[in-house]
Amino acid sequence: MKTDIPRQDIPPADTPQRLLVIDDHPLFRKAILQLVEMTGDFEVVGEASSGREGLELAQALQPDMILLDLNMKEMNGIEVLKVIKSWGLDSRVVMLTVSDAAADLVAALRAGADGYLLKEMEPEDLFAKLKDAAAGQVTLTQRLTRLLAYSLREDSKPKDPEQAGLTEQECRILDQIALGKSNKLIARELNISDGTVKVHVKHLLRKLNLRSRVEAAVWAVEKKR
Amino acid sequence: MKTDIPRQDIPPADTPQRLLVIDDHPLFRKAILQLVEMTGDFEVVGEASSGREGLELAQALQPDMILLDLNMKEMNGIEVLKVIKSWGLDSRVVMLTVSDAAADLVAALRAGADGYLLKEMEPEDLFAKLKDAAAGQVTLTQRLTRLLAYSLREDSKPKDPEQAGLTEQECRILDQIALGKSNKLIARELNISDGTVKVHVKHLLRKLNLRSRVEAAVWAVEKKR
DNA sequence: ACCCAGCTACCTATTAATGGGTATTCGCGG
DNA sequence: CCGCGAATACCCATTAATAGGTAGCTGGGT
Repeated sequence: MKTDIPRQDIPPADTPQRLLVIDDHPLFRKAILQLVEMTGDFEVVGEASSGREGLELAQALQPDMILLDLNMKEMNGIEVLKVIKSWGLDSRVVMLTVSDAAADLVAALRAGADGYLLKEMEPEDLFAKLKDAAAGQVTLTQRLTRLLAYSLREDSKPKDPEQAGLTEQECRILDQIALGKSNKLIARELNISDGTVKVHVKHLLRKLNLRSRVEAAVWAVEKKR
Repeated sequence: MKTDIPRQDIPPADTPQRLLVIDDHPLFRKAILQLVEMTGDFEVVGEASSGREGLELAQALQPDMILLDLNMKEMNGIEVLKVIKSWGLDSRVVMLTVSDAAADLVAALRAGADGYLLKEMEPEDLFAKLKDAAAGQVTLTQRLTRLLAYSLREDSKPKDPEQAGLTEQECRILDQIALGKSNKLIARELNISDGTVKVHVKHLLRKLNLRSRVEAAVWAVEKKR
């Protein structure tokens, strides 16, 4: 995990911030462009309509700041963020999205986002936050901060099976789910009724903070590397 | 993964094997009956002339072995086999068919068939194979075994998305499944209706030879290492 | 002796997922 | 121009899965 402290070494910018906008909605890019270039604080040096294109431009332009849409077809914003951060540029990346899902927020911050703003924000607020980000601060709205705190407190991301307090049987059933099996097949495998399997699945989903057996399967498969 | 060894725990039957014959050809049923009841090894406890009737009898009689014709009107033998296997009976099911198509053989074995024999076999061979099956062995003829090996080499287990002929959209949806998402979430993500997502899921499951989104998720996650 | 956690099984209700079908639109190649 | 595959969006029916409840039974601690 990255342990960077917030960058406060960046002065309030006497030269305009060179900005790259990555979003698959042309209209939104235009709106940002107009909003942001009103004052002399920002200069949009590039626009990309996809993650792939965005990555190319980011590398070519080395902008001071990147506005990145989370929800894009083909390539997820988080993936783009990870790639950019893996390059070690010192572009600041601000996620700009419609999603206020705690999971998305947490994922973005874990991946190294320097800000996470919602498209539904008032333009003035949005612009103010962008300037904060330009000044090197990590920017979140009040509401998102609350969401984040809650999410961290509730422990959003699953822990290890034992760490999560899974019982032996629940572990066995999780293993079976990670093999792609249905409740009926698991029941047969473990010599219990499928009703009982359902109970265990319900319990382990709750313990692991997951919402479906598919999530459980994905998590279990990825966990075991 | 289950590591069952072939059932050899079933003794060569001191009592006759209770047999159910499901085939829509009356003549063939009669032939089987005569062939099989000559010795004391088998007792035909039921005959069915359709899949539906076969299912009823299978449930009612819980026979030791079921001879199942693959090519039947109305209800395909594979379907019948799947239903029977989904019940978790421990009846052994031997497919008995004229089809030596690799696809049928593979489908039958994937669906849990305990044997796959051809009607064109010599009666003595057929009878011998049935006794093998009764003893808990999975029975295939030499030729079918070769066919199977070839078939497995050629396809059977899922290939790469492109290799399997997945379309772009199907690939995107598979990716989403591999993130643990539901059809509704995927629909929102890709800006299509959830009905459409279902169609794509159905198609990609078929193309990849998988039986549920959970299997698809597991496979996709493991594939990408 | 009692309580509690875990496992088992069943109940009801609702939603998600699967599998089949039809149909429309679009672009591509014969 | 026609056919075809892909994508879209519905229809239908059935099964699987989720979510809540009750409840018996067991084995270990207190």
